[in-house]
Amino acid sequence: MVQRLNLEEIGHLSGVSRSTVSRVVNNEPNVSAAARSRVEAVIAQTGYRPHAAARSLASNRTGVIGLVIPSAAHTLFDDPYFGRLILGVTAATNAVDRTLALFLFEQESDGDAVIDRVVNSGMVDGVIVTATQIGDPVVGRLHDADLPFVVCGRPDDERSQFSVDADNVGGSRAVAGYLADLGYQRPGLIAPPSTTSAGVDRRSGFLDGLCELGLSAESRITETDWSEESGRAAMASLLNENVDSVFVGSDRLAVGALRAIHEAGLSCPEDVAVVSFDGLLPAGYTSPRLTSVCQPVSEVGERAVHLLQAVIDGSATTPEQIVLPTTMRVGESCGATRIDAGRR
Amino acid sequence: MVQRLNLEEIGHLSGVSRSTVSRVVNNEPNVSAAARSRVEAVIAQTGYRPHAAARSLASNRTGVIGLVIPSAAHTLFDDPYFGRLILGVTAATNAVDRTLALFLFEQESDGDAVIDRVVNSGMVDGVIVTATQIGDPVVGRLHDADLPFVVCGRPDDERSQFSVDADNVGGSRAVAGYLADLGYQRPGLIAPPSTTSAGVDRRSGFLDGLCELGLSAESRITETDWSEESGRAAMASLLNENVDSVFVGSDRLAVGALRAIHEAGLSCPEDVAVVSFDGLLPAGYTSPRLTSVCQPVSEVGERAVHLLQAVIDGSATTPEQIVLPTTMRVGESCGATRIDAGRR
DNA sequence: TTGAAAGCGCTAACAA
DNA sequence: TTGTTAGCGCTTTCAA
Repeated sequence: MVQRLNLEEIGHLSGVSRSTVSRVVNNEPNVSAAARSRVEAVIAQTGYRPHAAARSLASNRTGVIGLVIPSAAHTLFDDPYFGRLILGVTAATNAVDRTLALFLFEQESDGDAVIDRVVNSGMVDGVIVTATQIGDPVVGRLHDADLPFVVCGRPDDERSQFSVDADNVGGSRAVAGYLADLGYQRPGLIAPPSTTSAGVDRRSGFLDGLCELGLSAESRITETDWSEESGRAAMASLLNENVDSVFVGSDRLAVGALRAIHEAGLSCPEDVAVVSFDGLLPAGYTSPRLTSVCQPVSEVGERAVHLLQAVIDGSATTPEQIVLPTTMRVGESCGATRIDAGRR
Repeated sequence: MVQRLNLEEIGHLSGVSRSTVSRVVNNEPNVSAAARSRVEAVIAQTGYRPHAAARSLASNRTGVIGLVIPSAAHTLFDDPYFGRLILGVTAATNAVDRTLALFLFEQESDGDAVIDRVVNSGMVDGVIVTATQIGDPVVGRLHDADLPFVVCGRPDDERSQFSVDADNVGGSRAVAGYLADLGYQRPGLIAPPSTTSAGVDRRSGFLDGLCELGLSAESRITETDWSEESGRAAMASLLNENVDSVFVGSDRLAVGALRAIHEAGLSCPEDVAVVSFDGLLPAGYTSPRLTSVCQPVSEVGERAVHLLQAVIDGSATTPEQIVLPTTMRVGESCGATRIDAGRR
């Protein structure tokens, strides 16, 4: 290894004390321009970098942000959601020169050990946790540990938790209006699990929207898990209910739903219109292309990092819920040739 | 926060010195059974955890393993490969109670800053780097930094680098034999980028295999990037060359290739047989289901962690290339009803 | 088998 | 504006 230098030695090389070098490194004021530039020159020459462990031992800050994804590892990369989230989070951590520690686990038991490591070793300054399950015990443990954290999703307790989420309710409500405008009379709903806040919000947003318009989905509601196969099965059963349109609560579910329509010898949108939630599939991935409520997943990740950073350095003190707007992207699956696709 | 205790205090509570507690925590011998059990009891009661930063400052080990994925962030989660790799790596790091730091970047410029952080801050004990591009400068920088690292993929320099990879050559050679056995005469090849070791190996394995059998792909070779759209375009052009079968160098490319066959009004496998490489798509994802060379991606990740750990603690000293066998999984896309699908 | 003590590289008072 | 100094919590000699 190239010889590690330390503050003392940099100080020596630039004719100042260790403290002054520390001040320069940390961009503190109260350093003369002359000293600063000499030190900076030496640092540039030597490629000096502060030792992370020493720094965090002394300052009690690590520069590391944790991303905790519980109980989702298996489904993790079948659904594009988590990948995008990670992308957003890494973009933001890179931008602020922080390091990302990734904590994934499937088993509840693994989770305990991992959370132990996260919480009690002082390894991270704070964590972002994806709360897929309502009432996830992991969130509770973070809360008890008094470690700064931000929830991605709708928080269980709005009075005590910081969070960033897409507007699942609003985006789904918009779908109701949209289908109504297109003249559909027998809308159906394929709803993601009501054990998740996204599932609950997408369902309630859509149903409330229908209700406000004097419509309803009545018996045309099926709840599923997140898999494509579930989407297929759900659509197959809805077809028996004579739906003319269906709001499908996620892209993956919609891929399955389209398949079911196909397999029934029907076609989309002629026989059944489909609108999905997510908007994460590559264009042209399905045929017909999906009309979707697009959620800004990587932006959720970025905002979560910034919010967490604010919590860590104390500039955010009162719990805050950030809800990011969704966009409607119109494909052919809904039976509209064209419509204003602006932000809702 | 629940009051952080330190070694001294644990020692006090159990009536021994800080040193003895340290020995217990680190599972060192030379501690009397009595002392050990008293200390362990106190630790269990208090939920004591060593402070990570202090520990690494003193011992020069961090317990953190880095996973570096360069220049791939944009494509990252469109291709299931990286997700699976991350899954394997996290499973293994969890199992050995290590923490994973994830370094993703797109821009070469970002990369420099990130690698700087990885290399010079003493934040990680070692890193796993996915070497997609042959001659990636990131690998060079790791090498120069004298930081323990393991390459996922075929290393540029076998004499100096540890690596774990799937048997791209062997798996692809097997495809040649397989197609020949099924009686195909005009095989084509859709080859991933020859700027990547996987691209090079899959191409050469397949072509060598054909050659050994007295066959060739002649002008029926198209090189692509990794996108579905490229696969579609490549297949469209190969159809003009009157191929009767095509080895497609990745699942995603194959999805595009199947679409091209469809769009040309032809069918698979009747008009053109397809065999792909990867085997990462969910069953039933394509129709017909793909016959694929399956690579054990998450196992690659796990092995990489174990190998890296060996490098870090000095038990692995001479560079070692681990090549994991692939498996052939037979679907309908190759025109075989059934064949022995055992390990090659 | 145990304890005392030095020191890892840094930050953060405090004094100058 | 600068330097001095005292730790941060741990590991690791060394001596007992």
